[in-house]
Amino acid sequence: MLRLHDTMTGATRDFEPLSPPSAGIYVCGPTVYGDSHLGHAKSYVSFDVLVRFMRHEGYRVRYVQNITDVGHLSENSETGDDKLQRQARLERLEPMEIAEKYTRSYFEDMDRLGNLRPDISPRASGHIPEQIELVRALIEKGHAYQAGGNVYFSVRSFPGYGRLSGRRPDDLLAGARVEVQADKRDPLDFALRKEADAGHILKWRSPWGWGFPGWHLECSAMAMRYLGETIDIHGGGLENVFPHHESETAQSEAATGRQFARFWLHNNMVTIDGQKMGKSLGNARSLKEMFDLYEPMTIRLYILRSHYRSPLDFSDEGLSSAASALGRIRDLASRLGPSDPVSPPPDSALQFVEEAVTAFTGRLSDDLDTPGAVAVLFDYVRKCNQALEAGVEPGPRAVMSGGLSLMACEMLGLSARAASASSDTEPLLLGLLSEYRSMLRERKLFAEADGMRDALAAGGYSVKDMPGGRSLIERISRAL
RNA sequence: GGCGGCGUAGCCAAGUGGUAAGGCAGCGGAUUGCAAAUCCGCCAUACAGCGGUUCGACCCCGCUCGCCGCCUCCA
Repeated sequence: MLRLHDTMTGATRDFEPLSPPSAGIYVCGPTVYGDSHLGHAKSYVSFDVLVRFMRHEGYRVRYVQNITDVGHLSENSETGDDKLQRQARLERLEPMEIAEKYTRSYFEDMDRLGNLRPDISPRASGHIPEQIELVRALIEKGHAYQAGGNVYFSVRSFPGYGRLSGRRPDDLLAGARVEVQADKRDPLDFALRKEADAGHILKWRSPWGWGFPGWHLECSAMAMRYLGETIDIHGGGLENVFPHHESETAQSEAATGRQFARFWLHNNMVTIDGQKMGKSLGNARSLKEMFDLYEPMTIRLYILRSHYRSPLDFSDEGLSSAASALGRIRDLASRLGPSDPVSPPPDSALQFVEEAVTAFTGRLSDDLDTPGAVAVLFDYVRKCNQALEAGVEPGPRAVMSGGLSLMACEMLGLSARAASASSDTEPLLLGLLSEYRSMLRERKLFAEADGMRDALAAGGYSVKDMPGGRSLIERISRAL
């Protein structure tokens, strides 16, 4: 039984979808006005493993992750700086070109990290009618009001406001740093849609004039459009609990009268060398930068070695450690060779394969304890190596390989293979070099063989002499 | 000021009311022409500190200290 920590109740509870075996997941996607960074990686890798695991457990998952391509104003901004529009000015492109460019960049990075594509990646700009409809419904029910061209959600009209983030509306005023918009009836009210001024490019026609939707609205509209009024799991970053998710759930439930999300999952933040990573702090590391230093799978494993609800600090030491650990998995994969599905005969010496898988899924069931699961995986790696040392037949070896593939590849999403060849002819050339080295060693021309190994190492290739006289030459991708 | 989280070996990081998974690094050994990989052994009387509950707590409660997040756009 999968158990998940729900922010709304603060408890870790058994997960039960509204209508099993279907399960709907909505995860807040990126605002596409820049390259993705480490924070995106942590968040989306975590939810990717959740989706993979749920599918393995037999759920029919529909994974929806929005693309925010509507440049929301910050709520009370006087400057009218729309993130997309500002970036468009900088790059001398149309705002929609910016959105397209960084949407592609985002998917490219996520693909490299091994994340499965969401089943639906709805664009906010493509769901303006749904958002307008939601605003209209909220006005009708008395939860929203028009003020000129703006429409605000009336926080006091919804008694549940504050439950998700554990805040009381009365407390919010005390420490609030926000300036109060003059046309709000209550300082706590938030915008459902805003009137666009003349300079605003991204705007749409609505019953209240030309404007654009409020920040929280798109998620409500798209989540309900594709997953129904009650969704099973809503995920996102911890920093979005308030005000984004608080407002999102309030406006959704106010509109439908139903529970919006059965489980709220929030992943913790990324720090770099102990410091908060933030765009405003200037220490945000883009994934494209990181991929030059560490291969994507190293970053993926590093992320999975910590829990999604714990903060994750990126450091060179940690990433190097993950690179070594990944190598251990890969070395085993190449020792084991092709795989068969996991089904060792009972009472066989391969009992440990199923035991490992059981322990592994047990860890993931416990609120996605990926560090625990990774620990099980490495226990398994050692056991496989022990078996290999003792000598195993191809059949059992394929079963062990199947176990590795199930845990490491299918569920954790780590691709077992090293970096792909840099050219079509590389494998051929490496094969020839390997034969050549074997021949040199056979003739005891060690100086020549070692010189060859040194030269290859300098060029970024590892040479391992396998039992039986063969040599394995592989390209190493690692830190510069 | 309000709300929340965290503090486990050199580094990273799980975990259970009954005496500490795993990874990396390190050390010793096996194997190897030498390596690499792999295997074996070693590596926290200790889980921030101080009290309390308990037969017994790292895990429950209280306090203290330290770090961090949110309350403003951010995964």
